[in-house]
Amino acid sequence: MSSKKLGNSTDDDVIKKSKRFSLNPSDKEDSLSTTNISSKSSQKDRKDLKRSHPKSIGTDSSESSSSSSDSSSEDERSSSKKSANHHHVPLEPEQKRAKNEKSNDFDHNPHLNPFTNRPFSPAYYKILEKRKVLPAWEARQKVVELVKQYQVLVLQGETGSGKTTQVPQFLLLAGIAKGKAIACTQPRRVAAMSVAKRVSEEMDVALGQEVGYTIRFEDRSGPKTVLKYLTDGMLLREAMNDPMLSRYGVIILDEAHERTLSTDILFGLIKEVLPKRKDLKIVVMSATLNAEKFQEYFEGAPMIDVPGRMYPVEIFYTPEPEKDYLIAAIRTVIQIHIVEDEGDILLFLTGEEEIEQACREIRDEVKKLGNEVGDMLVVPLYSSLPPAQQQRIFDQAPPKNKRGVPGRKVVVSTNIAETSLTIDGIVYVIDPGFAKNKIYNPRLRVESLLVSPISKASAKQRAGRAGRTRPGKCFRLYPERAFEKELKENTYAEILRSNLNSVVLTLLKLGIQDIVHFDYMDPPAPETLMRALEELNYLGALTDDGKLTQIGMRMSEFPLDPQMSKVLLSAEKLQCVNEAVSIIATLNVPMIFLRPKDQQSEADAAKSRFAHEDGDHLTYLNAFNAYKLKKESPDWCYDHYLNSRALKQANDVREQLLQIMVKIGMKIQSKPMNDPDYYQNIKKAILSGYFMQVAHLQRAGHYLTFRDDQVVAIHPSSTLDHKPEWCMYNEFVLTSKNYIRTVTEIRPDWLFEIAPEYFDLDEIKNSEAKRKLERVYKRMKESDE
DNA sequence: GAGCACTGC
Repeated sequence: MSSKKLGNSTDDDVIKKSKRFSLNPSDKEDSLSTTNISSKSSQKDRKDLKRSHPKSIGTDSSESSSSSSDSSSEDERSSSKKSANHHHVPLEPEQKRAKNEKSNDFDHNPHLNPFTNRPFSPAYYKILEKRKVLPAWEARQKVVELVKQYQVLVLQGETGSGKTTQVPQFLLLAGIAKGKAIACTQPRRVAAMSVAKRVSEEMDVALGQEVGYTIRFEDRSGPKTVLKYLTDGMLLREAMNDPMLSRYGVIILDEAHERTLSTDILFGLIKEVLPKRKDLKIVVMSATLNAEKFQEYFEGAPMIDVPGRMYPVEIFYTPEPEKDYLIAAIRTVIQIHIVEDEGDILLFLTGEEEIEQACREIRDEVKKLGNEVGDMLVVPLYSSLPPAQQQRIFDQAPPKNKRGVPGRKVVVSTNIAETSLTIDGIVYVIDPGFAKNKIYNPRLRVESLLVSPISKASAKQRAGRAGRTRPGKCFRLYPERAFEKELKENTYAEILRSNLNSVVLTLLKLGIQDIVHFDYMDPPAPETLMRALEELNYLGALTDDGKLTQIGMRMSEFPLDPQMSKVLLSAEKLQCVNEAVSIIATLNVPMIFLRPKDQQSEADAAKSRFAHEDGDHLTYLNAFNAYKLKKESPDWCYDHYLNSRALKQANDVREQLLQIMVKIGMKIQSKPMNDPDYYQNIKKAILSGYFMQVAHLQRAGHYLTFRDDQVVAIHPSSTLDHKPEWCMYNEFVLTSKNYIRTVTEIRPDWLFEIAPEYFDLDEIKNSEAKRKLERVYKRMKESDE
């Protein structure tokens, strides 16, 4: 039985070896051989190793068998958790479970599909056999019992447990939702789509009928839908119109350990809803990493543990820290290629540039080795890569070369391969221990990306990528003591690393009054919340005592940053709705202008044909309008160095925004292009959202951001051909320098017209910009008289 | 005169 090979391993169970390997090529013999591996023998590890005993999964699927379950490992599992939380409920031994199987067996009529009242198709039975060998299947009775008994259940189970597809079905067939629907949230669109499709097949129903999904721009669900997969952001949107989540009887928050902004808000919202909706059941599903935290948060929630199904992964560390992880990583790729058996390699790096450089160097190194070694296919992977090139990660490794040495594929990837994309056939993972992470500086109100060490959870996730199809190896390019002592347990939740303007607006719209004392699973810094309240107040979304205004209510309808929503609202009065919505749409998609490295000057020339002298926002508008005029032609885009995928996406966003505007009763109106105020009004509309992002040109020749006094330069990608004295910007980017990106000229007198409270001269400390504004203000008053 | 981890509404 093939499944005998499988170990029930958790992320903790990846076989930990403290065998050191050196990155010095001269002693490769010693370095990568797997002999003399000393396994750690700490208390915890022994426990883990015991738990990871391969257990025959195949026999477990037959209902009566209990012989295969290793009672000592069951004991171990329950005792290891008992100390952490007495609410933990271990899986009962098989025999006990079999007795009460009948009492609430939902599978009582095995030949008739309860949803369609038609006999099941042959395909159904075929899939059913596969479902029965999933680790989650074993837990179905227990899951149903616990959900009946408790309002919240925490379920931990890793990759391969089948929890995402099976648990919702168990609850559905057990009738727990009591006529209401079951929602299962996913952090990613593709997951919601593909899981829904799979489950509809498993249930022998048509996708979009009883089982469906809802993601942005695509709703495949209907009145008959009783099980719906949706993105967490989508459920949050639904909650804004229905804060009691009244259409659902069960809500399953899947991949909760990822702690996205949306799931974190949903946690808090659900915790408030639970006492008011005694009939509502919640299942929080997480990888093992921090499930206990959810248990603590939902006081009294029991936890159930579903084993995953992964092959063991051996972990190797370097004896000493590496000075240059890029060089070390490339050397490790080459060593694996020379020394190790067949099997593809996944190398984690931090960003596009680094990845492209590594790919080049790996190819060069392999070329130098000649046909002593097998051929190598080196493939980069990062999100901004066009889909066709992303597909190359699924190409087969090259065949044996002339000397009969097998080829190998190396994927050099960002974090995208950690969770979002799964590549089968990976046997070796190289983990330098770094990733780019978003951080937020509330004082400067700037989000930026910083290369920083990953967390233990992340390192374990990366290692797991080597054990999907057979036993694998993970090479960590740092010492074991660094893993133990220096890496944080988990990556900080996104809510702790983000600008919270949108979050605060959402919470208020959900009816949560006290933003500061809201029950966050991880409370954000008070300064970040204060900043958000302050900015929303300046935007007119909040009253001085923090209540949502009419403007704020309307702003919350848009799936946009509050500043952008404000632009759209102002555009109505300024009669430039069509233009504003096009600009906002293009700012919400990946860069619409392409700039391939080998054709930079051609690309720049193409871009300059769309340039507007007043600034980048209007350049975007020109490009978008031209795209529409050319009937959205991808060929035309290609010829003009435009990203047709991004423009198509912008068009979709634009349509969605227009729909919302119509829904909230806005008039979709624009002045004709020849109106003297045409461009001025567009710029004023943008400024009404972005007056807090204004920079002033100093006499010394550089720009200072207004109020924050940061020295900034206009980003070289700007199409502005002069340095306007006053400008607004869409983005502050911290890279080699402080740059402001997407910049448009403004007139200083507009500041008083559009945001008099923010530009109250009595409140502003003395500066060159203030003195300028004082003069402008004086002149305005004089001309008024 | 240059660089963008990754999701999501």
